[in-house]
Amino acid sequence: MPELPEVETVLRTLENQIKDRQITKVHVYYDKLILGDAREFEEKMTGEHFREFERRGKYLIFRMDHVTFVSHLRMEGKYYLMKPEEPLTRHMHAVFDLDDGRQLRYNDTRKFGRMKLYPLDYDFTVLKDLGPEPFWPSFNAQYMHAYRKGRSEPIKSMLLDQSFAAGIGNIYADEICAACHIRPGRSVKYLTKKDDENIVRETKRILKEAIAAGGTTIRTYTSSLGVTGRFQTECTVHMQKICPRCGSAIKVKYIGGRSSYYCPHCQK
DNA sequence: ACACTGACCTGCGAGC
DNA sequence: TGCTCGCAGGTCAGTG
Repeated sequence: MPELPEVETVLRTLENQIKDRQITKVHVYYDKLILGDAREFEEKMTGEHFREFERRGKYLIFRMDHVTFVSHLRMEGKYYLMKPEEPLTRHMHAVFDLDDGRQLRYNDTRKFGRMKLYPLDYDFTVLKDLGPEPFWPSFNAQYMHAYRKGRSEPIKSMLLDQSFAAGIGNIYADEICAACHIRPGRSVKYLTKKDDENIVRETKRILKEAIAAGGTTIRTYTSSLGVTGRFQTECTVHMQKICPRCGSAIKVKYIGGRSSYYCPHCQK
């Protein structure tokens, strides 16, 4: 489910809730959730405190005492803080007992999410398969121009490519294309320098507004901990029927393996 | 190197 | 009502 703004919201919520809490016990119920050995994960995480909270793209990064704990929610991963006596449901795949008596529970209907331990000093700023954060100054029109050189894929695919920019997902990719009046299927070959500037600017703006609003609520997205994304940023095209700008019917097309929404009148 | 496909999982709604 | 199909805000391995 979550894209950059939702992951950021989850991270900040967790920071408020569990910073400096100690894990007294860990139980992983679905071993494939852990990249690496699940028993070793349980062992290494026991006794650790949640010290620092970072995000890189859609990855949640927790600096513990001796390890770095990285969690990716993929499509439906969620964290809940619950009392131990509350029933464990079938999609809760990991439970962390905390020293204040609460439990941090990881819930994931589709079991796509993954967790992994890294060394404490592991640097996530430079990762070869992860591009710049959209808010970094290095994510600019010049960078985009250079990145798309020699490529011909649809702009939608490039926006979803995490090595182009870290954190953009299907919803925001559609919204960025709409804000720039570009059809998601347009080849990056036919973009102009002005398009580069617009896309970079709108990407930063849209993501920033979504974070300020606390993440998108499409369908039933409630971020972790019952923090119902207080967010009412209406999408202009994604999952919409009518273009709010011109009233035309929104079209849906499969691009880059994902449903893509656009206004055939406003986007060329 | 690039572009595209299928696989990983489960649940839900549409259509028959 | 009950079944099957297609689809879901992500990423990775495999293919040509």
